[in-house]
Amino acid sequence: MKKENLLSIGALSKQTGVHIKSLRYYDSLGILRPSYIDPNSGYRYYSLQQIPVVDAIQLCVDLDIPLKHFTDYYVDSGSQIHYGKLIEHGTILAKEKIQAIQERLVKLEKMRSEIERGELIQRSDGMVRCSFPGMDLLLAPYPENGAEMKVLALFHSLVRTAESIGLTINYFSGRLLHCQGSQRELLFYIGVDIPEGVQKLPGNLLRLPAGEYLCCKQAAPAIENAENIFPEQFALDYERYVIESELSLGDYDCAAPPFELCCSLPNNLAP
Amino acid sequence: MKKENLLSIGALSKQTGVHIKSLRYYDSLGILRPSYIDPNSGYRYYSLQQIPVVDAIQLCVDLDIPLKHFTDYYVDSGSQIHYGKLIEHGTILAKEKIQAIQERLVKLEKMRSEIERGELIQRSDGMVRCSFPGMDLLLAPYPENGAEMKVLALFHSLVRTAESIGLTINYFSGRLLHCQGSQRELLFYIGVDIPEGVQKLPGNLLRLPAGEYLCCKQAAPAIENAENIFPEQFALDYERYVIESELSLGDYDCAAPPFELCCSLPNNLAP
DNA sequence: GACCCTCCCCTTAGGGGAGGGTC
DNA sequence: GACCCTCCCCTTAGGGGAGGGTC
Repeated sequence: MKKENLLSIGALSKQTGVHIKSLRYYDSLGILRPSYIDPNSGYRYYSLQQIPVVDAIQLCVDLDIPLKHFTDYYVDSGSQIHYGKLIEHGTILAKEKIQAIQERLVKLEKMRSEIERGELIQRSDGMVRCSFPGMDLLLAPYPENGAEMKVLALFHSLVRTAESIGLTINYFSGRLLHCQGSQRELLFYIGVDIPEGVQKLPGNLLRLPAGEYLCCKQAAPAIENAENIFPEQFALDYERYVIESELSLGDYDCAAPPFELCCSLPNNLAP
Repeated sequence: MKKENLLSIGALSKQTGVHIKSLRYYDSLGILRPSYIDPNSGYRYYSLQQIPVVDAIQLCVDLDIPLKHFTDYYVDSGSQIHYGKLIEHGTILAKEKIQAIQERLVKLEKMRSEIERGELIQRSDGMVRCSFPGMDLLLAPYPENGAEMKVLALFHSLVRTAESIGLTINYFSGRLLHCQGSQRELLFYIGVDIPEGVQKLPGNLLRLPAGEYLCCKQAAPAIENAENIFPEQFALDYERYVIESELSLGDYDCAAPPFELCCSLPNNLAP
């Protein structure tokens, strides 16, 4: 067997810039079998026509197309490489990835701005007026004896409800006090996002109106004390929501996270 | 040891939506040690304060931040989670990824449009007029006896030259015929991209002028026959480049790839 | 002396089991 | 009976190295 016009594995590696280990790996996967293997030494020898195959494999790797699918793009025992398909699939994959990362950036930006707001409240050490966008909350009555384990169970059952309807949870949760006239109702909530196409919404979903809120930090849960914390608002007669949640800060203290109380303001007071 | 207010691994898994196997894995990494391990049964029990730690770990996973760096964001034996840092790093990482994928998309689009042009030439089965952007080529004299192995060595030495100067190779290569008056020069070239900031360019770099070219398919290398293929152009007296390269098609035939010959047209003929 | 060979171990973030105790 | 435990093997695309032949 002549070895003219054949490349040793090292020569192919130099020519293509692909590591010898990678070429052996492609052999083991069966996607780049050497043209000739010396039966005595076991040395691999490659034909010159295999150079473009190495390039195509590298393109797959660059495009994050799994190599086990390489033969889907590659037929006729290695003589035809379907670049058209490869480029098409690679383009779709790349666009999907950009889409996913952009959604991740949106989420990160939301978290960042929530922390910014939280730290403003932390610094001001008093009341801060914030405008909130409309938020969708899934509600459950808050149990009389709000033991931590009970609250966890409540949280989990609301999450299951949300998932069963197709709502996305957004890790916003806490307690809500709904005041109308002399009526007071204490509820537990989790925040949800409603994807397009979700049809039937459950009865325990509340669309919290967008608007102005008065917010302050609390070292511990204090919604039971809302009337004393927001005396001016409780002196007025309007439908009022007080929301209790954890205060978002750059550093989160698992042992004793601070809380935030936000009281909705009457609509006609909004600027 | 009381197990009040402690969660079994299954309970924590349900609460957070994180697989039991993952929680055990976090234990093995040392980033989420159970609050209590029953010395008899080996059962893991977690405190309620560990729930936000699980959430933070999941955020890392979502952001592709390696978990072995998790303790960089996480101090005071698990009581403080530095969300600010996490979000900042995650945002930088995400932006870098989008950047890289967008460059990938640009490259794919270039390949796609080259194939489109190639298939146009393939279909037309004759001369096609194309306008080319300026291209940078690294040149070497084409050897008298252009044996395949010699050409490979030439290719490789040009690639090394390009790399040593910091030029990016773009996998465009072939032969070039430079005609001026009665002078003919046959050269081998590889295409390069010149990144910003590269200062000293080598003497064998040619900036091929942008302009109009007449292109046709050839079943095999035929640049030696250029005068008969482009008789009208060779009848005129102007500085002329004939470029030979492989014809880009959606399906690449490693065994016998078709070639393309492109002859530059005089500038005053450009529309 | 540079080149190539075949093991073998290692990398991420877990998932799927087997086989056996525990709540 | 559901829950939990510790192995063990498997996934991608290779990289690093040992120990030993080959050009």
